[in-house]
Formats: sequence, C-alpha cells, structure tokens
Amino acid sequence: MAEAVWSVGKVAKRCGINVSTLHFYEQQGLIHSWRNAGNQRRYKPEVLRRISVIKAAQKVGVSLEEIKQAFESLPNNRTPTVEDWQQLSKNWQKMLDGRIAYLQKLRDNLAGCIGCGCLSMTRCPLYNPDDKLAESGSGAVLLDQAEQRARMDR
Amino acid sequence: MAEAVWSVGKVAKRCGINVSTLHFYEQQGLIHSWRNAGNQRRYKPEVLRRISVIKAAQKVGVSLEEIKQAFESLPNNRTPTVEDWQQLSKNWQKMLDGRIAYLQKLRDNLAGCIGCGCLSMTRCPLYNPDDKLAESGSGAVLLDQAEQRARMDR
DNA sequence: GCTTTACCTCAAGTTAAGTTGAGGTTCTAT
DNA sequence: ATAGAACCTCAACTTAACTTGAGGTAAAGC
Repeated sequence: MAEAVWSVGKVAKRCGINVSTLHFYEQQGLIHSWRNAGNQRRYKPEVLRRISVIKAAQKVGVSLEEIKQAFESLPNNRTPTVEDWQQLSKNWQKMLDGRIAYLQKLRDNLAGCIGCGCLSMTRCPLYNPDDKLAESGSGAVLLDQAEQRARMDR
Repeated sequence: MAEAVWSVGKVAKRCGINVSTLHFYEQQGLIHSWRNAGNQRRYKPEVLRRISVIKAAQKVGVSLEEIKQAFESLPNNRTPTVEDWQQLSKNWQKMLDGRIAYLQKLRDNLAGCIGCGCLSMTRCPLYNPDDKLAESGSGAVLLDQAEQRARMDR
C-alpha cells in the first residue's frame, strides 16, 4: 500500500517534474503542504491528483491561472471528495469540448482555405483578424464573419 | 481591387495586430518585406496570408518556432503558389488531427478518471507523467502506458 | 559518528512572445 | 511649406512558467 505522506522528492519523482516546480506551484497556490519537525515539506497523496490535472490541463493550453481558478472550487479545509473532483471534471469537459470544436472547425476551414489561392481579403475566413470561434461555439462562424466583413468592405 | 503593396500600418490594422508585432515577426524570419526610398517597410499581400496562418496556429498552441519551420517549406525566392500553400495545409491538417485526437482522449479519460476517486497510482491514466499521446496518435495510449507502469511498479 | 543525499530559502536567470519608449526621419494632407 | 501622422532603430521592459545557484540545514545509510 502507498504511504499516506509524501516528501517533495518522492512527489517530484513520481510526477516526473522537478522539486523546484513543486516549490513554484506551492508558491502559486496550486498545491499545498505542511512541514515536518525539520521544516521539510510533506504532502497528502491528493497532491498527485492535483499535479496530474495541472499537467493534463497545461498540455491543452490552459494557463496556471485558469487552473488555479478551477482549483478554487475544491475545498481547502478538507481533502476533496469524489464529488468535488467530479464537479471540476464536468467543467473541464465543457472546456475540452469547446477546444475540440474549435480545432475541428479550424482544420476544416484550413482545408478549404489555406490552399485555395483566393487571396480575397474580404472573403477568406483565414483573414478574419478577430474571430471568436472558441467562445461562440456553434455553426459556421468563420464563414459568417467572412460574410460580415464582405458587407463592411463595400 | 486591392493594392499590390502594403505599408506596415495597413497590414497591422488589417490583421488586428501591432506594428511592433510585425517588426518582431520579421526579425524572427516569419515574414518578409522590402524598403521604399524612405526606408519604410513594404509588403506583398502574401504577408496577410502568412499572418493569418501564424495567428490560427498560435490559437491551437503551435509555437512560432514550429510555424517558422513549417514556413521553411515555402519558397523564399518567389511568391508561394497555391500548391505551396496546399502542401503546408496538408501538414497542418495532420497536426490538427493529432491534437484533436489528443483532446478527445483526454476528455474521455478525464470523465472516467478525475472523478473516480481511485487514487491508484499504478492504474490511473492521469498519473502517468510522460504520456506521449500527441505524438503516438492512435489507440488507447493512456491505458497502455498505465499498464506498463503497473508492471514496472511491481 | 560521519558522509552523502535530500531538503530549505531567497535571489537571479531563462525562454517565448511580444510591448514600450526614446530619439529621430518620412509621408501626407491642408 | 508645414503640421501631424506614420514610420524608423535600438534598448529595455513585461508576463508566464519555470530553472539555477548560493549558502546552509536535515535525514538516511553504513
């Protein structure tokens, strides 16, 4: 069975990150520890889950700041329960769905667009400087905005 | 019809970016210009396409370095043809497909994982420190790696 | 008991991707 | 022909996310 208390070095090794990164995350309020008699950091196994989530999130481009905010929904007075984590998971899924949708649209538009040779500033979705795809969420947004631009340019 | 030559300010405005960013991109070798008699930058309309691609790529987390490498497949002695851009588009699509696959796996694993409460270091995909999902591309990679870890841990 | 390894703090350095500012020149519009 | 907008260079600053290093303490192994 796993021990209930982890040292900074153990956590670092298990997670494949540097000790300095753990110091840093703690300083940023992303993880927490207490100290032993000799002033060394001690962790609950819970920290491993947090770090996993941090790393997973970073891979998809979420900033530490956003991660921190997500973690604020977790209780800091007690160890998060399954339900606490499930709630966070739900929120993340929405975000992930959004990102997936964005990527898919981008891929599909690139196919028709990047190689089309049209060079029409007013029509080509790619030239749209301020598309809000990630937020807007549904439909042929790129094309809609291209239409709007075409109208404006007249 | 659009003029064949653009000033730095026009490009910046059209693309919704700062003039300083154009200077920066040029310095990084991502875009090119020539100078007029008064030493001011002049651009071919082609630059708009480049910037659109840069911006689109950045949104999905591609670094300028990677973008630069992708651009190196474009000819620098002549204006890129439709075929040149189509080739780049193809490469990007592979990359985008990879990222989409990664996000989908992540989302699905989060669903089963983040809220499961298992805390089993050896089994939980999320604890896998060095997953190479993005590169490996296919199959139940997360789970495979969790298996490997379980074996190693014995 | 002693040595080696792990840990501590705090300050400074690093990389990416820009931004800001000073000091000076060129365009453009009236 | 002149004012104001746009442009130029170069250096320094900014933010995120860490890393490195110095100088010192604690813990673990033999």
